[in-house]
Amino acid sequence: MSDSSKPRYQQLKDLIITQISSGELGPHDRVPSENELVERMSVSRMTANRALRELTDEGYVERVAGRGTFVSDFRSRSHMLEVHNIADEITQRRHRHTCDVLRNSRQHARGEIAKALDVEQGTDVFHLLLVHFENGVPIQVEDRHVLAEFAPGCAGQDFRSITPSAYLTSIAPLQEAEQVVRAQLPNAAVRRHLQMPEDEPCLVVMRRTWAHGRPVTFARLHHPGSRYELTGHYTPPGTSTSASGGVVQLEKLQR
Amino acid sequence: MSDSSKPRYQQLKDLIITQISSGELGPHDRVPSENELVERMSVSRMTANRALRELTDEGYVERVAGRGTFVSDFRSRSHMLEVHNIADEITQRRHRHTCDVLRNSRQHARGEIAKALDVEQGTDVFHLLLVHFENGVPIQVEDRHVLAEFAPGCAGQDFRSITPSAYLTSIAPLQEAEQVVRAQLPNAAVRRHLQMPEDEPCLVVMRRTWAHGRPVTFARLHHPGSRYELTGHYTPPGTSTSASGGVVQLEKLQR
DNA sequence: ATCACCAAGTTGTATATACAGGCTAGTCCA
DNA sequence: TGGACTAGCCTGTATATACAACTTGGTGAT
Repeated sequence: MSDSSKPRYQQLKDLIITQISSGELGPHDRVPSENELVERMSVSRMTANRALRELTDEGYVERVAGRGTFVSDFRSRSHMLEVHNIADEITQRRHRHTCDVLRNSRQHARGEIAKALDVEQGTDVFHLLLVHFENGVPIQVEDRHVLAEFAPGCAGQDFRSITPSAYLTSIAPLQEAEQVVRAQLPNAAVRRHLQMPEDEPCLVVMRRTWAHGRPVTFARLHHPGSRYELTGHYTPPGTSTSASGGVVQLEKLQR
Repeated sequence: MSDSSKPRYQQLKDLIITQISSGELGPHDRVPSENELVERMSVSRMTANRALRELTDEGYVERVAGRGTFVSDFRSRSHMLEVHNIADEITQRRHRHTCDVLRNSRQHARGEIAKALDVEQGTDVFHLLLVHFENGVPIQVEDRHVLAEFAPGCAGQDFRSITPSAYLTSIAPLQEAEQVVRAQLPNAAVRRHLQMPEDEPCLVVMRRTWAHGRPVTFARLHHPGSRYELTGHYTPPGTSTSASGGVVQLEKLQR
């Protein structure tokens, strides 16, 4: 971790990031001050300052002149930013998440699915169908296909306690995802699962996720239009917080 | 602009950003070196270094040790990323953009609008109603309110040639935007403007935009669900390009 | 008890200095 | 002519130092 080929300020950053992500330092905990880092890590104050300042820009910590540096709780939000795990979003709202598993079967990919996963027709995949509830109200139908080769353990997995997305990220880190958002009327089955009135549209998110350099799962997520919305925040390139071009962050998903 | 209350490094940044956005410095142009800034601006090299380094982090410039600092051409892409100007998106697809202006009137803000713009009930606003066409097919109904104080020239503006969003960004740069995406059935008027069948839902984007530190415009954008979708791309925090947490970029809007 | 004040610690900024390493153009030598 | 080398500029990093502004907690006077 503390690669001596890296610059000193980066080593300091890595050290603190490690402590934060390991939970050793939790939100609102105090981070060593610049002067403490000077003494304990044998660096100059400017180097400690740069490390802490960049951690601030990147949202890891917040600094208050006169008081100190504290672990930001934005990181957890940032994890929640993960559009991937609806269970986390719900529990973070202090609501109750439950889930029905309607299907968990091994199949041969064909048509649209094979194309989305970029594999031959007939390749082994798992087909998952789940309904997610927030405080007992159905909020998402998750219709997901996963490459069997990538996640052979799917068959024996109880997806009521660990959502598919959590399970998949535990196998390999997410590399990249591509998603499409649409407004669509649901078919009868989805409408029944979401307990929606006849003429209510769905907000549909289709997401394709990469790991090991190739697409490994394709999910179609239906949400009831009257109970769900996507909210985002746009920051132009130049502004204070670090930026990677004009960007819309999907922050929370609720209603 | 060069507010002397701002820190010196920020003044340097502002100076260079101004030159870039005014076109005085174009992509691949050379930016003054640290030593040139030291001499011409009477700052220490570390201050010049910080200014240029932060501009690098923010994507304005690229630096090559031994050669110099050069304006990045990522800015142009970043402008395309702008989710704001549907005319640009359409022409970028080499399609034909046209536009009907159904309304351009001065009103008193009330209810939801006053609340969204964070002003007193009765404050003067312009109410714009436009329909945008792609190759003659209606693709967006733009229902927008603008603070009259911010854009007094709205009344005389011909929004067929310059879209409201282009006009507004010409008045003052966009600072921040907040948006919500929903799936909703349109009312009769919107359905007629978009020439949609009876039971087709809309993808609705509601966007509030800040300039000079306060919200100046609120737009409700209706798109026909069968002809429009949002696509995005997700890159996890750790990967190559600078990162500000998990982020979904809204790239293009089409279908 | 309350208020005013001050000292210590913290961040924020700015400067001067130093050395390492990358890149380029020009020079010098064969 | 061609190739090796070097001087000079550039960025990247690191240190020591300094002053300003903010926050907190304690001290002392009222």
